[in-house]
Amino acid sequence: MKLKELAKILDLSQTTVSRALNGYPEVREATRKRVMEVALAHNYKPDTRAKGLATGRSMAIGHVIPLSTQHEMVNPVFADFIAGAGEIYSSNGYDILLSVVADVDEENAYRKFRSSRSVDGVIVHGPHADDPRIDLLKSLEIPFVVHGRAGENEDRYSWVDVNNRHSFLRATEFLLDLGHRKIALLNGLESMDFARRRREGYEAALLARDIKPNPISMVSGEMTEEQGYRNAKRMLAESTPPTAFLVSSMNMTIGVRRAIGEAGKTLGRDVSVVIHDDDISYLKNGDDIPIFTAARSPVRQAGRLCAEMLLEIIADPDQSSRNILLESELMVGMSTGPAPIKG
Amino acid sequence: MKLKELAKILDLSQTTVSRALNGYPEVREATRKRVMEVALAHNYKPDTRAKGLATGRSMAIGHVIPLSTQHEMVNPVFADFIAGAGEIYSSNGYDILLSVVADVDEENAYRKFRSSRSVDGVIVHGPHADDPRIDLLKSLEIPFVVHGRAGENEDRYSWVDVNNRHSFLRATEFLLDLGHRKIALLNGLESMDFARRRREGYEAALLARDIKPNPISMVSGEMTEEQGYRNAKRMLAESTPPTAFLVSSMNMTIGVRRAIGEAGKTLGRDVSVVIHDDDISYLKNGDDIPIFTAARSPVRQAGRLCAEMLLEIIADPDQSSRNILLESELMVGMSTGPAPIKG
DNA sequence: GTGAAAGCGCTAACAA
DNA sequence: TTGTTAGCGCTTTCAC
Repeated sequence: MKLKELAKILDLSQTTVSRALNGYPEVREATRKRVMEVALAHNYKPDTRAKGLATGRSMAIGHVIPLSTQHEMVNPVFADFIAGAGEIYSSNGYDILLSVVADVDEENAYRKFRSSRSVDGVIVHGPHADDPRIDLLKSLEIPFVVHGRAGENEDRYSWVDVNNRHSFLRATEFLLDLGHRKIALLNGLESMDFARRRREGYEAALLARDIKPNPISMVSGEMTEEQGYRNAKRMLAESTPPTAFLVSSMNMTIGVRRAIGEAGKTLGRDVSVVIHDDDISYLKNGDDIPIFTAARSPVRQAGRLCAEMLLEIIADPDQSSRNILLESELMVGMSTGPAPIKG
Repeated sequence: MKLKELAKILDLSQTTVSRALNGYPEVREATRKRVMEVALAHNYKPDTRAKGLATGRSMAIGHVIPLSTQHEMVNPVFADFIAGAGEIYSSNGYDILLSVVADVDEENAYRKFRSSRSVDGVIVHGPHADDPRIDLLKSLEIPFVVHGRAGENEDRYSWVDVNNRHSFLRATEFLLDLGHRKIALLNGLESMDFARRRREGYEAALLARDIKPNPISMVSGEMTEEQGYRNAKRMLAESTPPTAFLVSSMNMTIGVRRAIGEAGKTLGRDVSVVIHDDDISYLKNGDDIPIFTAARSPVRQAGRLCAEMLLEIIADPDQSSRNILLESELMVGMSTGPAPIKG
């Protein structure tokens, strides 16, 4: 069913039908009602391409997924972010255009978005310090919002971020309050903005209690199960092993728990693990069972907020940059039963 | 830069430039070379919408992500699948059009794909037995490939699936060979095709050794950490608790490991866990450390194969349905050290 | 309040 | 081998 046919059925011009469907005011209400009904009855949907060509808008938001040639790992928060953003997009008639590219080609993907006019805006994922994509997108004049921040120049662009520094500060304080003195940090790659902020929060909490951060207890790397396992195993084999782990991702935590399990017998006592990851959150319920509550996921919420912000920017590109800093929950998981060590 | 401008610069007609760029044979090589160079120099990329409108193809593949109103969980294999499929798409000039919808609206999403002509084909994720989407897509005449299978009518459509039955049969045999006699199965929802096949494999392996599957040791439900934790905890509290767990997803495994850890002291011995999930694979290296090798992920490979198959179907819609059955690796992870129980 | 016609940027008959 | 011309399905001036 195309507009022309619909117009013929209604014995109206294409123009009037189009106007009726798109909510233009100059259409008589009776006409509009009739048009709407017939359109619905025939399940008429305008051709996206034709509409885009005529309006200059594509009603799609671009997301670039860079596949690292190094480690072949997909950003684990991506699925949840998309779920949140997708809610907002779809209720506003937008689709998501995904471009999967080798990380070295990422800039090219944005250029292509621009020259092929296939998206109305983009979301930038996983920013590094001084991420070059920001200047690129500005020069291409593509509306964009960053999920996270890219270093200290925070006023130059719009972003939505979690307060990683504060979260890790609180998580570290939590463990300190339980009596832990040797707390290991298993962090993501420090080239990523969020990882640096997390470390700063961790260090600040230790320093506030006159504990000097120990490089041996701090690791920055790929957030995989393997890294979690290897590093936790190594740390637990030290002469004075950590009594608690602060871990930056769920994947790593799986490995950490394995290492703790294996070391459990020789260790002769329990070890605390605090996961601090954006993509899940725990809540204690009455049964003292941690519950996986994806609904409360900060990442999904970040996705929603990014999407809302981007659509507003697209509607009014001249507004100044905006930003949102989210506080995330503290997520606590014990490895082998409640294992706080007092004093 | 648009075709018209490019043609003017080159002092050629739009047609010739278009033909040169699209590899039509009737263009003189010298001309083509000249066109290519100038196009590159001006970073010319055709407008996707205009091209689509003229050719009738959108150069995009649709993926629908249903967000369950019930449990708000994103299909965990989705990210990896997209990574694999995306490789194929992008090297063939295709993009991914993502539509995030409430699960009850999923059929509508396909109808919209059709009537708005925004995709050239779709991939169906997470099929149920007798999934209604298959008949819908057939009636809409949208080319599609199913990731997984939808019950027994396997010749009616094209699919790529992992041999879930055989995988779980092997995994169960593996545990039986180690001497385990009480093996718990923590499975996904049985409305999902893959979960049913997995259970069948598990049961077949037990029955082959004259062990009657015990309903108390079998659970089918959401594949979340919470479910893994709850069910493992319950089972471990039984009078004769399982000595091994066969778990259907990574998320659940995290919960299972927690439960085993907590029960460890009272249990007084180790428990084996075998994860069998498509989205990860373990390989033992020299150090006897399981390695997370996303590169070898069956899901990513399935994504590639689905994409290849779909592009071939789009190119030649009249071919009969094809299918691929993948064998997946056996993935073994021990919970608290190597814990096989002999005899 | 409605319609005719031009045009968005491209491709593909048909001509030359 | 190249060019002319007519669409693809929609929106949007401009005229009525």
